[in-house]
Amino acid sequence: MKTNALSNSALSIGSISARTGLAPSAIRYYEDEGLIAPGRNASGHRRYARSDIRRLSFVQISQGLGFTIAEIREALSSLPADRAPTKADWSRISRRFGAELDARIARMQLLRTKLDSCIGCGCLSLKTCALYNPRDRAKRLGSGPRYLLGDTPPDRSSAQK
Amino acid sequence: MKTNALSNSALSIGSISARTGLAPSAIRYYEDEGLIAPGRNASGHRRYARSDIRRLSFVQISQGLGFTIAEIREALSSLPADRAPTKADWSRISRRFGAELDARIARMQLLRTKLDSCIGCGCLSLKTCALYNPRDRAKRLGSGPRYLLGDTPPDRSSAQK
DNA sequence: CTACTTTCTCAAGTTAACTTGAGATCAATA
DNA sequence: TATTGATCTCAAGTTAACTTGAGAAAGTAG
Repeated sequence: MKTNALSNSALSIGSISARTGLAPSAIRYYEDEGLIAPGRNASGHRRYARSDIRRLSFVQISQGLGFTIAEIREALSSLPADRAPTKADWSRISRRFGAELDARIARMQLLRTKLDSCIGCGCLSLKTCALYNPRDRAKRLGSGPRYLLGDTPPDRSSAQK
Repeated sequence: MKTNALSNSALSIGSISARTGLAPSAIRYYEDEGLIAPGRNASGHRRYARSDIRRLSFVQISQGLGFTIAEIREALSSLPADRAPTKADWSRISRRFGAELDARIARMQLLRTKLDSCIGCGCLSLKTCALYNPRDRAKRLGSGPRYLLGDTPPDRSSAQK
């Protein structure tokens, strides 16, 4: 039987994986990406604090909401590195992320209304349509085209020469 | 000077690229993916109909809203392949996409409220937290982990035994 | 007709966020 | 102590949505 002989607040990658539902490989990846910084035991195995569960949970949830690793790292950077984050630390981050979320929701709702009035009408073929406005475009999530309307194309008209 | 000698409703990939803002490579890619099916002239160059501008615009907008190529292909599949889509055809698609959008917005708003009550409190470390519910997770956009909470992991619990 | 400019095809590169596999070491149980 | 099972590192593979580049054929301005 599993006794989990690790000291009370030093979790192995296996147990923190089980508690968060994240694969060990993902957790190691997050470490490479600077989202989490576990300690090591004498022989080099990773040892996580209990507060790291919440940290990883936050990563998970944020990802589900569509934030990128870079954005999450940004948010997490405001957490103290030396001590376990307090409830106040988390609340602060929560508020900032909440604002971002609100903005995204608002943007989607705007697009939603435009959709009704725009698709189906002739404006879909016009660049003046609001749906084309780069400012209004939903932020790109994940991978995709490197340049779109509004981004700078690799100048294929002038420099190409 | 450019005279654009193509017949009135047969656009080259260059001109449709200019009108939609999409790179020619992207347009060819969409063709590979079955989002659009231009004709060819005698020597094999692609020839687009004017209605294809709207089709590509729809692709662009949908992408901005976070839909994947597969989802867009699905939506476009209800358009007639033989004739130019009518306004009614587009409206029907718009309504269906609108409903999807509404669902996404609702999901985000649900998460938004949960965020306030959940992050910062102790439940972030519990799997019972609503934010962990796979049903509630925002749909994955773009690339990412192949398995998460709720998806089927490569059975590492039983085989592990 | 000459000299660009477009377009064509096809293979390979790119980014994000991970996963998979290999070979080696560490740990826990019978 | 002999094994399984867990971890470690590092390189390479994966998916989505495109881009880039090469080499060749087609189109067009002058």
